[in-house]
Amino acid sequence: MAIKPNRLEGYELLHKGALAFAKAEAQGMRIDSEYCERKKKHLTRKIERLEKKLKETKFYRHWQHVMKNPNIYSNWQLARFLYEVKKIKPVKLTPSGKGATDEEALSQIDIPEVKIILKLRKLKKLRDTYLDAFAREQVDGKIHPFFNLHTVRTYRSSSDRPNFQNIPKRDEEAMRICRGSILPRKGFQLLEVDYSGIEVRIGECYHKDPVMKRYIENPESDMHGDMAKQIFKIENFDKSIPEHKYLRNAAKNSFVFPQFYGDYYVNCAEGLACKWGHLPKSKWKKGQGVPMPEGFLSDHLIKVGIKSYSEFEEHIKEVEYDFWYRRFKVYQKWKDKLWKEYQRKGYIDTLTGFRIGGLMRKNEVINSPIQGSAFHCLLWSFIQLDEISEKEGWNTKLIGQIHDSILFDADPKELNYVVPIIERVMTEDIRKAWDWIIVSLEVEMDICEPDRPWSEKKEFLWK
DNA sequence: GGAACTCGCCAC
DNA sequence: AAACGTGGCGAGTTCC
Repeated sequence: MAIKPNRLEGYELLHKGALAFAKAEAQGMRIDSEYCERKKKHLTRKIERLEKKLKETKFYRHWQHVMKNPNIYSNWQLARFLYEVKKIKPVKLTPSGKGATDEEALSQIDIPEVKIILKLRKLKKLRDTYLDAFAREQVDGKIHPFFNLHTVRTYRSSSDRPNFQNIPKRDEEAMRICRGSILPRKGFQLLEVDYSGIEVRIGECYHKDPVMKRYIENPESDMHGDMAKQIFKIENFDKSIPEHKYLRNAAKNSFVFPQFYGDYYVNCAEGLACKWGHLPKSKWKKGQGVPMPEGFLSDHLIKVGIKSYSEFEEHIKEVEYDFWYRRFKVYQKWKDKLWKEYQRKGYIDTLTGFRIGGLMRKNEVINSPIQGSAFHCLLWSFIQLDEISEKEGWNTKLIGQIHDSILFDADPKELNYVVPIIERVMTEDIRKAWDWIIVSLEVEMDICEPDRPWSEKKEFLWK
């Protein structure tokens, strides 16, 4: 049967969504203002110490000598100084063709002062982008981040003033500093509920690839493990071995996800070998790269017949071909079909009732419906839970959302009651409302102790 | 003196 | 043939 999205439904989803988000915005989230100020002062002291240290160096005196208004935070000056004055060869260029000064480029320059600049950037980012914004935006000890539904081409959401959707998480130190300032109401606790792998699952509703369906539904299967096995040619792959687990992560982050976003083997090979494998872009010698259960990555790859970077890149080219034309060939056919359809009609329709038009590249065409509809699952659940909480008079409130997760300011006394409802709405009710969802849905929960900040969230095993 | 731009970097 | 999707925001620079 042909897909017949109901665009009135899409229209209503945004209307109801805007109202539910407005209520969360009004509710707001508590900020530990004293903590913010303390951390800001602490960061400022650290920044001043490092600036002083930098300014006492020969490196800086040279910089001062050649620049009119020397400013260590000017990337324009930094690029001129490193790449023109000191004649260092830039390892990478910006989109406009100038020598890049991002972390990846600078970390390859072996000058201690450059390391100080990188450290300073990180500290300033935390202070000026996050803590300052929280302090600036807070009203009576609460911030009220906005959640927008009208700004994103794919009909996802965005957030601003302050942006609640990009608060540090992966860097442990940055996470603790920034998320440490976000609190529940007094006596309450923060509860975060995430859809697991929602984009992959909603992707399945579009392309209906049977191999992908098995990966989604069979808990024994492991796509990232299978790809690690193939990419690094590991016969007896076992993700309980730490070195194998590391390479599985490499496969996931430098091959599988980028491939789904439309990247290609040249970039993937570089990420896998250099960034994750710590191998050089040349012929490999014994004892190079990250450790393996026996020896090092280069030892292993040489043994299985990949003796240099160029041979590895060629291998990844074959893995990519296999990935799309054998493993996920139905997915590949869908991509081609959608691209042709867009070229013919000038727009695409999504399963949640939206028409996306305008000039798009192939990767945008393929990503838009999946990204948008995956978010709409979250939006639908957000609306339902807001309605139920209102009708039943919950003290537990919805206070924010990050594309595939909802943040609750939860009443400890209500947890036993609301948690099963949250799970039911997000995984069962939604499938009754939208029968085009042909895969199972799952949620994961994290929770903080009462009165504890967001930085302390722990896995919540409620069942 | 503000708008618009580039660059870098945080999230999903 | 070409080659990573979606945002917000701060700082510096350039344009008008």
